[in-house]
Amino acid sequence: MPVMDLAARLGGAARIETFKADTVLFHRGDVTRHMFGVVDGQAYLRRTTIEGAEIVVHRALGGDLFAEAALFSSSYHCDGIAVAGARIAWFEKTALLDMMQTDGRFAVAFCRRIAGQVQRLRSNIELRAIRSAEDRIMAALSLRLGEGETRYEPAGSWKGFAAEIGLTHEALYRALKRLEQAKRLRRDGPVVELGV
Amino acid sequence: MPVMDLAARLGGAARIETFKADTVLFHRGDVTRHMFGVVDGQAYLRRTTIEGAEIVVHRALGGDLFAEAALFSSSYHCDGIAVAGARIAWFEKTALLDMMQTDGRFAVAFCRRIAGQVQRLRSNIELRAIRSAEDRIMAALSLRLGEGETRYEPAGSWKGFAAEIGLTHEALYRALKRLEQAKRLRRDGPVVELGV
DNA sequence: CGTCCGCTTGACTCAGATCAAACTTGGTGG
DNA sequence: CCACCAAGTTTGATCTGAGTCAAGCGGACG
Repeated sequence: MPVMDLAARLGGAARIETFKADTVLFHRGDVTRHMFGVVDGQAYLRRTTIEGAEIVVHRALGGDLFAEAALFSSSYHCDGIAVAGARIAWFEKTALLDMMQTDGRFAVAFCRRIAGQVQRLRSNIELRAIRSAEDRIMAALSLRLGEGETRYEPAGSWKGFAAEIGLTHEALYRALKRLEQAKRLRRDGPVVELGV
Repeated sequence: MPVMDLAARLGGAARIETFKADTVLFHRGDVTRHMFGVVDGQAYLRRTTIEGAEIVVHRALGGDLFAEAALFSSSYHCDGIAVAGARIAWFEKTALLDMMQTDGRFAVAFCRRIAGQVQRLRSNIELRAIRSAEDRIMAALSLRLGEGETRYEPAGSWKGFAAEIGLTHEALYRALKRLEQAKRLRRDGPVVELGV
C-alpha cells in the first residue's frame, strides 16, 4: 500500500506538504489527528530520556508510513520530525480507521506493516544490547543491508546513525576507524564497504 | 478480545495446554504456524545477541496474546518460552488471518493490540537508553505502575526483571540498595514501595 | 539431605561517556 | 567573491559506573 495510492484512496482526507527546514510534525502528548507518510526525504521519531539524552526511535524514508501507532492512541508518544526537504503526506486518522473497519484486506495489510515494526523494534533492542561498539556497528549494518549487498550510506549523517544505534558520535567514529584498521570494512567518504 | 473468547470463537483452531516446567514453544527460525495466548502464568520472548547475552524482549502475563507479529512472518524472530506452570492457548495462524479478513472490527481490535506493542517497545528502547541503573529502575517501575499506584512486585523474580530492563542482576540489586538508602523506595521482601 | 537457584556483597576491570578542541564543508548573506 | 556561521567529523585525555568474576547465604523442592 504505497503512500501515494493511500493518498489517492483517501481523497480529501489526505494532503501533501513540503518542508524547507527541519520541522516538528507533532510533539509528544499532542492529540493525535493524523498519521503520516514520507513521500520523499525522511522523517524520524524522537524521545528524550529523563537524563536529557535524545534518542531516535524510528527513522522513516521515502515510501514509508510514519506514526502508524498513533491511530490507536489518543496522544502521540514521541516527537515527530520532518527532515529538511521532506515531502510529507498527512492522513486523517478517522478516515483511516473507517477504511480499516470496512475493508478487511486493507486492515490486514496495515496490520502486517505494524507487525513488521514490532520485529524491527525488537531487533533494535537486541542491537542496543550489544556492548562492543564495533560489533554493534557491524550488526546494525547487516540489518540495514539486503541480501548480498555490501555498500551502505547512512540516511542523513553518521552522527545521526550513531544516535540511532545508541552510541555517541565519538564512539562511533573511533569504532569505525578500528574496524577499518582491522579490515572489516572500508570507508570512502560517506559510504562504507563491508568485508575488506 | 480476551484470550478465552478468542479460543471459543476459533473452536477447533485453538487448543490449550499446561506446562509443568519451562518449555520452549518455538525457536527463532521455526516456521510460524501458531500465535499464542497466555491463559495463566507467563511466557516470554528471548533473543540472543552475537555476544551470547540472552535478552528478554517481551514478557506476557495472563490474558495477554503472545507472538502476535508471527502472524505476518514466515518464521519466528525470537525464541518463545512458557514459564513453569503456565497455561498457554495455541491459535492457528491461518484461522486468525481468515477471521481478520472477514471481520473488520476484529481486525481493527487486533491492530490496536499490535500498535500498543509498538509503543511499549519504544518505551523499552528509551528505558534501556538510560545509563544510570538507579534512574533506569525508577523509570521502569513508573512504566509498570498505573496512575496513583505505588507498590510493585515483579512477575517472576528480580533477576528476571533485571534482564527485562537490560541490567545484570548484580547491578540491579546494588542499585536497589542505593535507592533504598536514598529513601526513594522501600523494599519489603519481593515487593517495593515507591517514594519513601 | 542435597541440589538448584535466587539473592547479596566484594574487588577489579575496561570500554564507552564526557569534556575539550581543532578541522573540514556547505551554505548564507553582505 | 569572500567572511562567517553552523554542523558534521576527527582526535586526545580523563573518568565513571556497569560488567565480570568470585564467593557465601538461604529457601524451595525433590
